[in-house]
Amino acid sequence: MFSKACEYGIRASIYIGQQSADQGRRVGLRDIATEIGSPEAFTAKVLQLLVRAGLVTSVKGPTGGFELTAEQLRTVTLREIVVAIDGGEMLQGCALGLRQCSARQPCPMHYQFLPIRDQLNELLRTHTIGELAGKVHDGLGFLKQFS
Amino acid sequence: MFSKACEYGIRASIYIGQQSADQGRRVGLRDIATEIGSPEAFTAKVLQLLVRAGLVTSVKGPTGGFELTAEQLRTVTLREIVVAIDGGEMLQGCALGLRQCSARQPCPMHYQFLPIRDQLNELLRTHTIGELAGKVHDGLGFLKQFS
DNA sequence: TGATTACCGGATATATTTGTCCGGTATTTG
DNA sequence: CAAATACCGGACAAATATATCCGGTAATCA
Ligand code: FES
Ligand code: FES
Repeated sequence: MFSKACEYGIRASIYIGQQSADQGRRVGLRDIATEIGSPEAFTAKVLQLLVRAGLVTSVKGPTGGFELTAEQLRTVTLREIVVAIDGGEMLQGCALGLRQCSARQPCPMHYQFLPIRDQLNELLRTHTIGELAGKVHDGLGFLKQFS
Repeated sequence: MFSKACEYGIRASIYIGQQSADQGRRVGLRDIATEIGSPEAFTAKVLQLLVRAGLVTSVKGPTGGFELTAEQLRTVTLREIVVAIDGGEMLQGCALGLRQCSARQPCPMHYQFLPIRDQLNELLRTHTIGELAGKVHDGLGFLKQFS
């Protein structure tokens, strides 16, 4: 569904958000990678994308790390994360790969596929990182499996 | 959403199905690639997968080519095509990439994501190649854009 | 039977995604 | 200021997806 980069980006953002909301605490790269079960260096690349897009805040030096401001917790949506990493392709593209998804020359799946794609867009648009972080905080959601 | 291989596979199957239903006519690789706008050799690889999976029929030699039998037209679903090419990953996997999508240790998106994934599964499961080929035949769907 | 046709299958090439390494820079602390 | 910390950024490496090439094989037809 999403790329690995995007999966890591979302999980990392939620973890950072949870720690920021919970303790007002910054978290370092090593901590993040451990807690979400992702490769450290690759996760760094993804986070740099999000920082440059203004979706996550980073601070250098001792006591530094990543955090989400109160405003970021409240306003940053899943959609913004996905677009920053994977681009808008999957959120607008044709299911069968036609260059342009449109009712002008629709593929045979177009009218069946559209409502599903729209629901996915809606899902991403209406869920903030802060909201998802809350679920993790309440033990209703996990960012890693232990088994 | 789907891989390129899968997109080509679906479009090719529908085109083959349309020609089989319409004219009882076999179609060659070159014809297929031209009509759906895909790279010829790569499309061949994908079709070989589908033939081996029994979803498409091929005949060698002069007057040979690819076709869909009446039974294949009636029974082969999009889901079978997708599974044969991309595997079941996307149809069962976790949106955030957790190793196992399950209510035991769900990711924070699990309960919102599940109904959408289920609808996608249902869409693929309930549409046959013959049905989609009919739309193309009736000019209600296209497998390539001319612009 | 010989020649032609067209799918088959393996090897190879290219592009993209995923993952790693390492020195640079900004920041804190003593 | 000096040393330690931790993100930044570019180069590099590996894995996978996409795409091509070419000889082999089966089938048709004259
Ligand atoms: S044209 Fe294919 S999904 Fe819209
Ligand atoms: S656990 Fe993530 S979608 Fe089910």
